[in-house]
Amino acid sequence: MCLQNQVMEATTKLNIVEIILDAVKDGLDKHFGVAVNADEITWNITRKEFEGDFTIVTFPYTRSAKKSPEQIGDILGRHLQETEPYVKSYNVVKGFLNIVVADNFWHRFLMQARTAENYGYLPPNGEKVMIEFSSPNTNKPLHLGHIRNILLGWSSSRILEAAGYDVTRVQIVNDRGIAICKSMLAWEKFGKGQTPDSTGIKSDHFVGDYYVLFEQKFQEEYKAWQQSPEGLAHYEAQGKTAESAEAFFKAYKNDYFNNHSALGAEAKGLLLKWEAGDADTVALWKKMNEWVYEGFDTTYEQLGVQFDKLYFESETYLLGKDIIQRGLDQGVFFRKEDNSVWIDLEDAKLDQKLVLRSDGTSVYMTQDIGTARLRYDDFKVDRMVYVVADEQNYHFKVLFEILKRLGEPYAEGLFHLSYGMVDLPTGKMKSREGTVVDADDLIEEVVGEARGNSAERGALEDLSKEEREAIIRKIGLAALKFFIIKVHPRKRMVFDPKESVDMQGQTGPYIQNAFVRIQSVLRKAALTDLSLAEKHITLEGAEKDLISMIYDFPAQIKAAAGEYDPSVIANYCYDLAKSYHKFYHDYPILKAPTQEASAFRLVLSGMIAKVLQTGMDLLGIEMPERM
RNA sequence: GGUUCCGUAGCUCAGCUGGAUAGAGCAACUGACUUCUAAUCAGUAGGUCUCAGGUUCGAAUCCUGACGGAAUCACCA
Repeated sequence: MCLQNQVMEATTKLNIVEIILDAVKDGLDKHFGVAVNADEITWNITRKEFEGDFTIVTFPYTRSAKKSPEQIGDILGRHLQETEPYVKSYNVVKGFLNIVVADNFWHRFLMQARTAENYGYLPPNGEKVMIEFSSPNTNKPLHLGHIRNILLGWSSSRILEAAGYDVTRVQIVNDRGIAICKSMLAWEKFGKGQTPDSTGIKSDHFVGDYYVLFEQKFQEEYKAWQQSPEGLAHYEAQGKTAESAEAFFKAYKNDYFNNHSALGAEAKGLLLKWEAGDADTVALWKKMNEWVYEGFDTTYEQLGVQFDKLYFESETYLLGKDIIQRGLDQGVFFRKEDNSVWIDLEDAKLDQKLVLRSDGTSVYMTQDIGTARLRYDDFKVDRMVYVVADEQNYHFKVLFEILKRLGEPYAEGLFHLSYGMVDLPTGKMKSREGTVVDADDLIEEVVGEARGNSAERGALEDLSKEEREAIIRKIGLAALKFFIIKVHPRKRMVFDPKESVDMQGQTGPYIQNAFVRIQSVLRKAALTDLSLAEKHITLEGAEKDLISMIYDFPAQIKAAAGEYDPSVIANYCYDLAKSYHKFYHDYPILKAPTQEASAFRLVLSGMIAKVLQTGMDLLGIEMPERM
């Protein structure tokens, strides 16, 4: 309660934008007889090259007010100055009304904001949201693509919390199916009883190695078959028309796996045995999945993410059939002659979509419908966010439309946080070509780079090895995470490993460095009487600009949450750090002209550090005290 | 082919509810550490915002079309 009050104090009571917009609204009405809502008024934070804090655009009112933009600006400006004590002055440039807010407003705002706990956080809004992310297959370790997913999911979840939502983090673990059966089969055939412990290999990589081994053996088998009379006969019969043999056999791979391959038959046999609940198969499946989870847990811990609940596909893959039946009864779905069940979404510019096969078994969509319902039953959430790559855009459009037509209570709160694939400078990642960047390797690489840089700088030499390593880890991970999160989710991004370990310029460590500089100054100023800050009334432009940026923080959180876009926060933190670095360079803090100014700058710096820490925390990035 | 998304400096990206002279970082060059952590700061150079129309007082931003790239359009998951 106390917390909430403080948040309200800081974010609502001193709302200068609201004050200004209300006054502009009054002015328009009083002087021009123009009626507008305060929230339709176009305003901006004044650009650096002009004097002022906020800018009102007057062009939209020229017609109804029958005055020139300059005249409108002038009259409105005077109105504001006369009626609002916090408006100190104004100037009009080409129809842009630049408003200068009085220093005492900024001063008062800062003094109030610094006492708020979790400044920037919005009050609880009573809504529950579930966010699904990561959701890997259990046959191989996590890679760079998962990292983007995990970072987006985690940071979005933190931002939603900051925006007042009650957040539940989940993932659906794809723990069943043919993929894990391949790993199982390869281990059974070629593993000689080895284990992660006996080999010293990280356990998810251990399982992944057998998946790769399966693919190798399968390819060998396939190659041999292609040369065999049977394979050649198939090419003659089906493929020879236009394609080269190479193209034919590439396209024919799945067919071969399903209809001719001995290894394929064995893997499929395992899947059938698993589905039948065969005790040995299930035991093996459990053992290998446990290995994978153990490895995943380590990676998640490295990345600093947690989940509230895991859903396992092995427990959900049969769900949804009852809902399909209900939908049939409601007339949402229809049954074809062959007994398959469909939905017609053509009036929503989507196609017809199968939701139950003719043999009555379910498809991916069926399972997703059932899982959504299960989650709602579990948590009664108002919203569900799915962090899934953009290759599944169509799938989610269809899923959401179906859920809407079924009248599911959460259907209006569904959101697909779609993100673009991660490319390498050399092109797409391809597992077949071995260009997939492994998550654990990548983390080690950035941390290693941070270690090298740190050793060169030598600023941490008086610390114990453990303390030093903890800091280095924070720096390396900040570089990696920020590099990925700063890009808008929707966009495909190019991941250059060389740039991802950069620690200068627009990077995570650059922001950490701003924080570290502040901590250092604060340590040296431990004895300063900060209450003197109250008396530092006249502000430097740079000081005011920094306060203005602090002021903007809650709006940034709101925007990031509203758009499910963590890059908003990343870019905000960078801008704030950049402004602070410049301030730090240009103005002495400990040796400011007066004690009051010094105290004020310490308070200001402390508040900047707090906002940077809060903002970066929303991205899952930790701040070191030193670096 | 249909649908959706992307196209901004050599490279990686901001800006997109329409607003002032389109911004950062990297790379290149120049300068600033006896002074609060130089993982910093300042400066130089770098642009037909893919192209063509349209709407508007005003378009990188909205609309239409073209071009280039990506994804998707399975009784696969």
